[in-house]
Amino acid sequence: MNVENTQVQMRKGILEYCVLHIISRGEVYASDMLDELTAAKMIVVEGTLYPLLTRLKNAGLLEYKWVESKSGPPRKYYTLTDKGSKVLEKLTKTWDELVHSTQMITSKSRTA
Amino acid sequence: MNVENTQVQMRKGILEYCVLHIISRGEVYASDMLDELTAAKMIVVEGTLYPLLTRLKNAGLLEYKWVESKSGPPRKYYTLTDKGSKVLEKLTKTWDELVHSTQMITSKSRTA
DNA sequence: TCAAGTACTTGGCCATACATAGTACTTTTC
DNA sequence: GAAAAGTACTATGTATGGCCAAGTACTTGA
Repeated sequence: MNVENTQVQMRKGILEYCVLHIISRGEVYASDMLDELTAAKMIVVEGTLYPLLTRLKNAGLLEYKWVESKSGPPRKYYTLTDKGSKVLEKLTKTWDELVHSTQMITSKSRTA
Repeated sequence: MNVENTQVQMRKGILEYCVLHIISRGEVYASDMLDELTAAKMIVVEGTLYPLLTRLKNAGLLEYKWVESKSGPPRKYYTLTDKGSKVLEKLTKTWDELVHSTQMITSKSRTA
């Protein structure tokens, strides 16, 4: 058990929330998302993002269409389904509550 | 795949951070922690908390001593070790960064 | 003595993040 | 036009932590 491990664990679920949010703002493909996530210092590697997108698609939260590219192979452009929007709403609420709860605990100072 | 699942995943690691913080504020035993976590709406069950405490103790982040109770079996009162304090510091930083990163992404509004 | 309450333990299940290797197509370079 | 480099996506296996559920052990009260 080490700190790096906990840091990895902390991302779980949150990444899914962030990805849904990014897609909710307009059509994007995987590299777009990687760029934005990296810019926000939420470092993610391909091997994490692609399986996540596949999961979300299989769960009916995402759709995609192939779009030809001028430089390289065609790309999958993702959009949110209605179901995806509803899930995003719930996750937003969950995340807000989680942040609030954590704040409640960590803002208390030593009593002893 | 369902929302509940993601909600569970979101807790990962964060719980550990919260528990370390609670212990950092003074000696407590498991039921104390459960009460505080519940009060903050960070619902946790015994089967999650006890193994977590054992993990943290085995990792050298916590110590405990048995204390007799007036109503029931003796209790394990936990305190943080030096190592535990250092880990808590790092996790605080990680959590703050994670919240910040998530905020960067989710505060953007639709561009399309 | 036996039921109820409190505190802690244990084993198994599941989902996600990550590492790593691989496929497929396009453009560039010689 | 064949090899090399680049881009986009796929597949497999590992590790970890939260949760469920059942169980142990001690104390108190009827």
